[in-house]
Amino acid sequence: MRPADKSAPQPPLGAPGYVVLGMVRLGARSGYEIKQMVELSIRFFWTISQVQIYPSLEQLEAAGFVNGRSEPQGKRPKRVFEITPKGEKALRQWLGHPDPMPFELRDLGLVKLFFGDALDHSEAVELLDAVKKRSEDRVSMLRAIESAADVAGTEGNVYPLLTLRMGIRFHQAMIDVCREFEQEILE
Amino acid sequence: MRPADKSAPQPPLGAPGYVVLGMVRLGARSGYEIKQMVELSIRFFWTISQVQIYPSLEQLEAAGFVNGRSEPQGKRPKRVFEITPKGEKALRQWLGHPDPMPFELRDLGLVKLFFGDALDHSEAVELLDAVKKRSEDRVSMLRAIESAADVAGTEGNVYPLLTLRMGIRFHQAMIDVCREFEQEILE
DNA sequence: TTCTCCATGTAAGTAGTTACATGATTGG
DNA sequence: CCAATCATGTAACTACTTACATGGAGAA
Repeated sequence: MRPADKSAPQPPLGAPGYVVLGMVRLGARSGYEIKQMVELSIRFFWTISQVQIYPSLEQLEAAGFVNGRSEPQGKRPKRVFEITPKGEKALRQWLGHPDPMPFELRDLGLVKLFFGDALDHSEAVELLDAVKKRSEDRVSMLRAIESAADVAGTEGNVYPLLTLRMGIRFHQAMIDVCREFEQEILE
Repeated sequence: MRPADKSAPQPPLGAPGYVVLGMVRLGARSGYEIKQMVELSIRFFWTISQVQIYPSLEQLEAAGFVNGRSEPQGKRPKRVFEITPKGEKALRQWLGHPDPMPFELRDLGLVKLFFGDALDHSEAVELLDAVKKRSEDRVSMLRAIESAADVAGTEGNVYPLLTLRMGIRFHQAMIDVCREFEQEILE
């Protein structure tokens, strides 16, 4: 019979945990702020629901990767966190580890396009336009964020800019392919 | 007390159901063939596990969207399906409906890149390379499929080619951005 | 005869979501 | 005082996955 000591089998931190850790490192202090920062920065390629954040924070604290303290605003409860050196190290290790980085795209728009031959010409073009427009909207939205300069409100961080650019180019590519195809089928 | 008549509250067909329906339309006859066709065609932006396919087929049959019959190979059981006119219509309707087409990307590679500033220079570049390489692999894989010509083994369908091209351009864009960024940080 | 492919199915589990609940603070 | 925002939490559910089970057919 094993004693339930304090270094008990901590479930290994999953991806959501590291995402939360990374956001704390970038200056998001509370669960609420983390959620906001995710929405403003990585939501293009990663989402996290409010519900997952708080347990992750607890787990991170138990592992010693973040320090938390209560900082109630009047009677409203609030816990604020900061990353520890141990946490920094764990984050770097995770980032450095070449474990599989699955690229998962799940897009009904492309699925519908794939089946586009089932439609007659005009309807198919409408569908194509819808997909194109969606990307156009995304591009302008991302460009707006880009203009808003300091992406995550953090100084000295250049990589967020990289991923932002990817989002833009990404959807720009989709727009381009749509346009080209539209040209082609106009014969 | 409602009688359980044959037009009983059929659960509305979800996305997986329509994907299966579309694949049947393109000539995939059995559950097994559907799975294969998905892997060869849309797996870049949609996945479906074997487990979901068979129930979907039953649902489609109950709705009258496909006709199924048993066609055992020797003693090995096998059900083959073909789409009905009603099914064709339902598919077209779904394709035409401008219901939301969520574009969901879930990519740990980009997440890690986003946090890249936590790493020191050389490690960050390694990460960047890893992401780049991943896309390069994808591109060459997709180009191979492209060469293999008739994408889904179907004649007269041009849209599968469109989505294939998207995949290529898509990852090409990622490669480009990686390269550009690598240049930039070499100062 | 052994391996790979064809073909379907069941059972259990995980990851994630939505919906709901609560209430305090801030700004107009 | 009313709305929007800040802040956390709980409970129930859905979608999807992995692992396992079975076995015939065809090829080497």
